[in-house]
Amino acid sequence: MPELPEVETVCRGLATVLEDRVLQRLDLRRKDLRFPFPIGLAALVEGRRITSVRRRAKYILIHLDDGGVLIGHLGMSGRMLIGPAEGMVLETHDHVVFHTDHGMAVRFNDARRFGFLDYARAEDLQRHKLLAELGPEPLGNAFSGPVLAEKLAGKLSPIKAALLDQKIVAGLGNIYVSEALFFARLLPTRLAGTLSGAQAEKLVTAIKDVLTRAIAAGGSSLRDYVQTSGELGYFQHQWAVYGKEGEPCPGCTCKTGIQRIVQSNRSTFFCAKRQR
DNA sequence: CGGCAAACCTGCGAGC
DNA sequence: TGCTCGCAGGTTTGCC
Repeated sequence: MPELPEVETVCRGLATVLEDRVLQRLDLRRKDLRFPFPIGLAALVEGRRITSVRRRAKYILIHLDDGGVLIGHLGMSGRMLIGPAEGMVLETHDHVVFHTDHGMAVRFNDARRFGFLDYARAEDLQRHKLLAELGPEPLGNAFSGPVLAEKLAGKLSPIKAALLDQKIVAGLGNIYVSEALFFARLLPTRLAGTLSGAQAEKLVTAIKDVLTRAIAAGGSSLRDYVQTSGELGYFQHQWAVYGKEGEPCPGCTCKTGIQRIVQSNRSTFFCAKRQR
């Protein structure tokens, strides 16, 4: 999926067409994605004005003027595509279409259907099952070295797995965890509870830095991901280690170069010399 | 409770 | 050309 930088990019794109517009029609072209759509969802939101589009972790929050909130998630392969409703051509896997009162349409396309669309009342959002347990936003002030160190204390899982745990920090995914660990010079296999305070501090800095740079680049475009505009993000050209098995390490002159291992069934990329 | 594999679903590239 | 296999950005579930 789209990890935090990609979702942030999508939210910014959605905000430009949806904010302050009336959601005239919500076209649900099937009954479910990962989960069934809430019963009567379209009738619940049609005619409401959209007040804001926000991101929390990898969730898209579309706030309505009656206190309702549409909660979207892109899963692994979800995309939001914006264009004029007139002459719009629906493509395979366009499962939901948002129509605004100024003739624009947003197509929620998701080949693998790991994404979803849910609904909550704004006052219940913090208690929503999907949002209640989330850890701090990595780019927020609440995410610091001491905070991360405290969350990792005593953990016996590899730091790679801990950073993918959205309860520890919210929004990192498989790509940016490999990248952040490389810049923090920490082996992905290091047990989370063994980091020193200084290492936790350095890791927080690396996480904030890589996410900030990725957002500035409009995210990373892989096969399934494009910005709402249909343009490609270009951060994938700035990856240091992700997807670079066998290539030279960008940080040292070791012979081995970048290695790939599998942790929790997912690929991890790192340099065994530079990361300890 | 903690940690890990498997499951959800489709598409694509590599290799034969 | 066409098949099979492995792999893909996430998250939940269930097993040990």
